[in-house]
Parts: sequence; C-alpha cells; structure tokens
Amino acid sequence: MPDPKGAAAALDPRPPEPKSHAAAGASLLFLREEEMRAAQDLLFFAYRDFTNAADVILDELGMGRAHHRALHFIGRNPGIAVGDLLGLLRITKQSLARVLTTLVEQGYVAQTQGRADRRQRLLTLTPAGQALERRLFERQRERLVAAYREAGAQAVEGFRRVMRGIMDEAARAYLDRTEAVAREARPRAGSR
Amino acid sequence: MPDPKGAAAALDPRPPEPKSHAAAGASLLFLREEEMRAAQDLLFFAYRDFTNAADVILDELGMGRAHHRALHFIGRNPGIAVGDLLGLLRITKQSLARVLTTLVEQGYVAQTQGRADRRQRLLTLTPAGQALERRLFERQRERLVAAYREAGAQAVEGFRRVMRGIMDEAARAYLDRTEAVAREARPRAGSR
DNA sequence: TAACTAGGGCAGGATTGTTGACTGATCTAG
DNA sequence: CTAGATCAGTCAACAATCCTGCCCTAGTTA
Repeated sequence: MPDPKGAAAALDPRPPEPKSHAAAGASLLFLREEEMRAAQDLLFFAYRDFTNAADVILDELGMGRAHHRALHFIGRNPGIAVGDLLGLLRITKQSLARVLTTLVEQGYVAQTQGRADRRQRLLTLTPAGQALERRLFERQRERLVAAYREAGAQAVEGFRRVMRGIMDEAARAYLDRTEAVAREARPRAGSR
Repeated sequence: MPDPKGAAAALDPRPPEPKSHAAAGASLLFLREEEMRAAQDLLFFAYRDFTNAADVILDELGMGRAHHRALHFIGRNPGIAVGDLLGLLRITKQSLARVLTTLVEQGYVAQTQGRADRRQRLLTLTPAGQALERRLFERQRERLVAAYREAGAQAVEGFRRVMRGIMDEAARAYLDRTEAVAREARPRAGSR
C-alpha cells in the first residue's frame, strides 16, 4: 500500500536549484520541501482566521464574504467601474451583480453615471457603506495590529515582500498603483 | 444611518497607541490605517492566486478546493482521525463527508480502524492520493519558491512571524506541534 | 447497564460561484 | 451616419460548498 517513491520524496529535503544564486549556500534551506508545506499551512490558517474575524457582523446583516470584498474594494477605489471591480475580484458578472444589487438596495453603495463614458456605473460607498466597511475592517485590524506589532517593522516588510511574490503580476501592478495614489494624496510620509 | 464619523476616520491616518512600546517612536508608522488596508489587499490577492494555482488540475478531476484541503492535511497528518481533521478545517461534518466520500471512492484516501479506539476512522493517503497531492502541491510550490527566493531568507522569517500572528492561538499551537514532529523525524537541520 | 463519544447519514436550505445568451445604452471607427 | 465594439444589467440553469438539525450505529467509559 505505501508508495516508496512518494513517501521518500515527502521526507527528502532537497533544495531546488542547489547553488544557482551566489550568496546563498546553506541558507537556501528555507526553500526545502518542508518549508513549502509549512507555507501552505500558514496561508490557510492566516486567511481562514483573518476572514473569519468579520463574519459575525456579516451574519447579523445577512451578508457574506462576497459583500465584504465588494465593500472593501469599492471603499479603496471610490468611483471604480463595474468592469474594473470584476477584474479585481476575478469573479463573474453574475456573482458580483447579486451582491451589488443587495448593497445598492440596502443603501451601502451608490452608483453614478460616468462622465467620460456614460455607459459606466461608477461605484462609491454611501456614508452607511463607509460605516459598515469600517466596522468590518476594525475586526480584522485588531488581528493585524497585534500581529504587526508583535512581529516588528522588519518582519512586516518581509511579509509584504513574500506576499507580493506569491500573487500575480497583475495584482502586484494594482498594488503599486494604489500605493502611488495613496502617496499622492498624502505626500508627507512617502518617498521621492 | 449615515455615520459622518466613519467617513472622517477613513481619511485619518492616526497610529494606534502612539508610543506605548519603547523602541518604537516614528517607526510605528507601519501600524497606520493605510498599512492595515494594504495588508487586507495582500492577503486577498496572495490567497486568491495561491489557491488558484492548483485549480486547473482540480477541475480536470471534477474536484474542488475542499478536496485539495483535505488531501493536504491528511498528507501532512497520516492517520488523522475524522474529528481532528474537522477541527483543522473548521467545517462541518457534512461538508467534510462529501469530499471524503469521493476521495475514498476514487481511491485517493484510505480509512483504517483505530487500534486504541475502534470507532475512529484513521485517514491516510493511498499512493494515488500521494501522487495527486504532489501534483497539486507542485503548482503552488512554484509560486512559493519564486516568492521565497526573491524575497530572501530574512523576509521569509518575517512573513512566517506575521502570518502566525494573524491566525488563532489554536492554529499556532498546531503549527508548533507539526514543526516538532518534523524535527523529530529529521533531527539534523533543527535546533535544540 | 447507562451515558457519552466517533462517525455516518438524511432533510432542507443558503451562499457563492459558474456558463451562456440576450438586451440596452453608449462609444468609436470607417 | 451606420456598423461594430464595449459597458452594464439581466435571465435561466446549474454546481460547489457551506450550514443547522436530527437520528442512527458502534464502541468506549463510568
């Protein structure tokens, strides 16, 4: 019943591409099989508990995580067009339409016609939507602040770099754009 | 229903608990509102694209992410009882039963009766299950290896610390146990 | 023997996601 | 100005995944 090849491989800590990079050497141990397995665990548990933090509030309102995701990205990108939001969430028009309909009906999201292109419905959070998004965010922020503070600024920078590396190129580009906008709006803490 | 306070707060980059920790000072900027928002983005995109990496293979087999999660944790905990697996995944018996049934029927997972407690069904991966899990893992490993290598060992350590801080205490305890077991099985690279 | 526990199973429903096709409004290029 | 492309909303039908309750069997434990 046991597969010798599979079982052996699971215990074999061979580092991929042993010494291609120069200043690496033995420290490439962090690329071992077991480390990659552990990273799977980290992503699963962190994401599970992070998203879970807001679920209590969502349940009270009869909403789900999809609503939260929409609120989050509309809040971070006021005036975003429906198509662009679809691209961020990577879901279909139908899936978004369902949550968007309830969010608009319940007064959390407002739609305004685009000026340049009047076909577009630009999405923004109403004051109620901002308040709700903030309530949801606060729950998650507690966890983040605790984790960030405990780990320290340097660890946070490492976290940021690894997370960016895991995601798609398109997602990285989006983050860069968002960051640039944030710096522009508040140009005291930024670089340059 | 509209909350003007929420709107104002959304623009206010106040650092929480300004100078409670000693060696912090201005570097506590990384706890600002915007940094927390950015962390939400990081978690969303990294998790989205990481899980997505294995979806192609899963689709071919008519399986979903729930199957992958079960395979992953059974593979990492051979002989795990159904109840313990439920505790890890944090889903209901029914949800697990569905995926477990298909995994057993298709020969990816084997059930053996517990010796100490014969009510238990201890779960292990069959050779086919190990092979499938490995195929799925390889896709995700590509991303992880690239991200880890690009970020460097120090960044990886920071990533690990932050991710641990985000998750529940119970999840951290599980990771510690798993790590200890791995060290025991291969006591050359470990500490102590 | 009685009470508890591990696991399986069923009924019924909610959420979130999919594909595909169609409509309407608007923009753009020839 | 017309033809085609694009943005968005909508419908139907379906599938994956999750949920709450409830009941059952087998085995453990007091």
